[in-house]
Order: sequence, then C-alpha cells, then structure tokens
Amino acid sequence: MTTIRTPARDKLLSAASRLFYDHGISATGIDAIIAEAGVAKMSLYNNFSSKDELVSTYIQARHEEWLQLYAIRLERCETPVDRILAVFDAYIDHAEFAYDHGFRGCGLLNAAAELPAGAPGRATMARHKAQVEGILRDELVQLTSPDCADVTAEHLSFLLEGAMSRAGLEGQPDRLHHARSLAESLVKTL
Amino acid sequence: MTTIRTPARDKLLSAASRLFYDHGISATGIDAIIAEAGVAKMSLYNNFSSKDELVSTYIQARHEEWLQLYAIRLERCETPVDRILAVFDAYIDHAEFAYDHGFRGCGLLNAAAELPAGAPGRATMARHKAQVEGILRDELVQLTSPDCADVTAEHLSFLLEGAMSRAGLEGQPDRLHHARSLAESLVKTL
DNA sequence: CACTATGTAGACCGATCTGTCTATCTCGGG
DNA sequence: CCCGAGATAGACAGATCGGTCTACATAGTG
Repeated sequence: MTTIRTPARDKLLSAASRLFYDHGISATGIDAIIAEAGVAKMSLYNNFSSKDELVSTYIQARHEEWLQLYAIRLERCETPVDRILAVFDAYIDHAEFAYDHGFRGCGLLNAAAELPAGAPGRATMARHKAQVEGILRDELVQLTSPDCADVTAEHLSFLLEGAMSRAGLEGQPDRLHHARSLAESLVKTL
Repeated sequence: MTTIRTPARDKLLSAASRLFYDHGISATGIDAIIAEAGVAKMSLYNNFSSKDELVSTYIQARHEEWLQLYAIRLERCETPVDRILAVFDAYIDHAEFAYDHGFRGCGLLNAAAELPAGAPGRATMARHKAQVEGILRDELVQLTSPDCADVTAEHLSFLLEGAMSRAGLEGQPDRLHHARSLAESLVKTL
C-alpha cells in the first residue's frame, strides 16, 4: 500500500493554523481558509464536519506541536535543570518560529480568549497548561522536596505564561529570555 | 444647567463591557449589545461612530477600571511592600468581581487576542501592562537597587500575568492568591 | 478498462453581520 | 406652551457568514 494519503486535509490544517494564529478564530472565515490552502470548499467539508471541528483539530495540533518542540529540546538534556530550562527553550522556539509573520503570544491562550466561560475547549487549554506544569514538577522532585517542587513548578509556570503574554503583546520574544534567566537562577538555588 | 447628561451612552458601555468580557468581542453583535442595554440601535450610532469605536472605548474603560481598583486598595497602604501587594490584591478583586458570571481572565488580554499583529489596540494593552510593571518598579526602588528593582518588577509582572492566565483558564482565582504569596516572600527577602 | 476515492469550481441557501434611514415619541428649558 | 434634543422601534441595505449541492476532473487499483 503505497498510498500517499490525502494532502488536502493537511493543506487545510496548516492554512487554518496560520490564519487562526495570525487573525484569530472567529475573524477567520471558511473562504479565507480554503483560499489560503488552495483547495475547494467541499474538500474542507469532506475532511471536517464543520468549522468547529476544524478549530478543535487546530487546538489539538497546537498542543502536540509544542510537545514535539519540547521533545526535540529534550534530546540534548542531561540533568533535571537542563530539562526544566528546555521547557523555556521550547517556548522561545515557538515564539521565534512565529516571529517573522507576526508573533502574537500563545496560540492556545489566544484561542481560549474567544471561547465562552463554560466551553469544553477552555478545559482543554487548562489541561495543556497543567501538563506543562506537571513536566516541571516531575523534574523538580529530583532536586528538592515534593512540597517545594509543587510550589516551584507553579512559580515557573507563572513565569512562562506571564512572559509569553508580555512577549506576545510586545511582538518580540525578549521577555521569554528574561523569564528563562529568572528560572535558571531560581532553580539553581534549590 | 442641571442636565442629567445622556444615560444611553453609559448603558451601552456597561452592557458592551459585560458581553465583550463574557463572550469575546467579535462574537458579540451590535444587536446583542443594544438588547442588553435596553436601547435603540440609533442610540448606539449617535454615541459611537462604529462598533470599533465602542470597542476602543471599552478597552480604555477597562484600563481605567483597574487603575480605580488599585487606587482603592492603595488607600489602606503604608509601606512599599503593602503597595506592591496591593497590585496583586487589585487583580484578585477584578477576578472575584467577575467570578459569579464566569471568570475568563484579563479582559484586556482577551481583547488583544482578537486583534491582528500590528493593530494599535495591541500597543495600548502593552502600555497598560508596562504601566503596571512601572508601578511595581517605583515601589521596589525604595527597597533595593535600581537594577534589582527592574529585574524584580519584571519578575512580579510575570507572576501577575501568568497567574491571571492560569486562573482564567481554570475559572477560579486560586492561582492569583498563590501568586500573591510568591510575591510576598520574594519581596520580603530584599 | 472500469471502478472508486478524492478533489475541483462555483452556484446557491438562509442566517446574521454592521450600519443607515425614517417616522414617531418624550421631556426639560426658555 | 412650544421647541428642539435625544430616544425609540423597526424596516432596510449590502456584505459576509457557515454550509449544501451538483457536475465534472483526476488518479491509483483491481
């Protein structure tokens, strides 16, 4: 089976990713997506049942995209401190990747901002951020007590998300580098 | 001149504030705003030239709203440490005020998430966050060296914004209280 | 070759969007 | 008392939205 599979779905998802990130979700219409993807409208509805499903897929893809970015950084790590700072590096990678065509901060957080209070999508984002905090805590317990690891993991998460927000507003990743050095000195005193 | 002024504008602005915060900006239509305000459509266009101008006014109002919240907290402060923690308290006040009808994090950040990369509105938000950081720095210089004040003000800003993001995703203000205690122990070691 | 998967172009639908306009009403001040 | 400012309800316009449908093209597999 040498099937090349369907490229239309991939073209749609990557086009939607660009547009959703750059302009926001509800500001991005179906017609803009299929034009960017260079694909017929029916190809969208053959691969996704609705725009909502495309949005959900986009959110899921962004989540896995970050995990991938982190996995790459992880390969070159040896110590727990390395692996903690690799989380910050992965955020920086994401920022610098988006920098050319308009850095706007965390795509997941921006997407969440367009969802009403009870929406299931918001819980997905909360879980993603909790997972990042969990990664930090898992490394920190190798360096200190469980209680201190909990507190410090949350502290580092605040540094990450806070710096990402500020960096997104300013359109440049400097703040994330500052957060990384704050994290470094914070972790090295444990 | 005992003119009561125009109440329609105020009704519109407060209705728009609620809806913009709860459901997002582009998800909130003109018709929903005038229905919530209990006002005719022409009253909107007599007071605002377009939805965009209403949005700008909303953003400006949210900014001043926070300054007001902070000013109230400030009255009961005596030391620089008090005034630093009052910033966190003002954030908590905002969170708990919104908690009943669906807390969704910082209204300004959520609004920024719907604006494209170069939009002037995003610069307004960046300035607001820089102003908060400036308030923190102005208090910190009374406690430590200017260089250390710079670094610590940024650190505290990250704690604020990071905790606000996490709290917004989770729909409850716990994270902000955690950020406040982190800030407290951070500042007390200066 | 013929079959089937998938993709294409574009007309089309009903709903909703922002914004305009008109005609009427209400009410405080001179 | 009367006038004018501001508010009202609602029809209306033009654009855009998400989504459906049809008819046709293409390409890999038996």
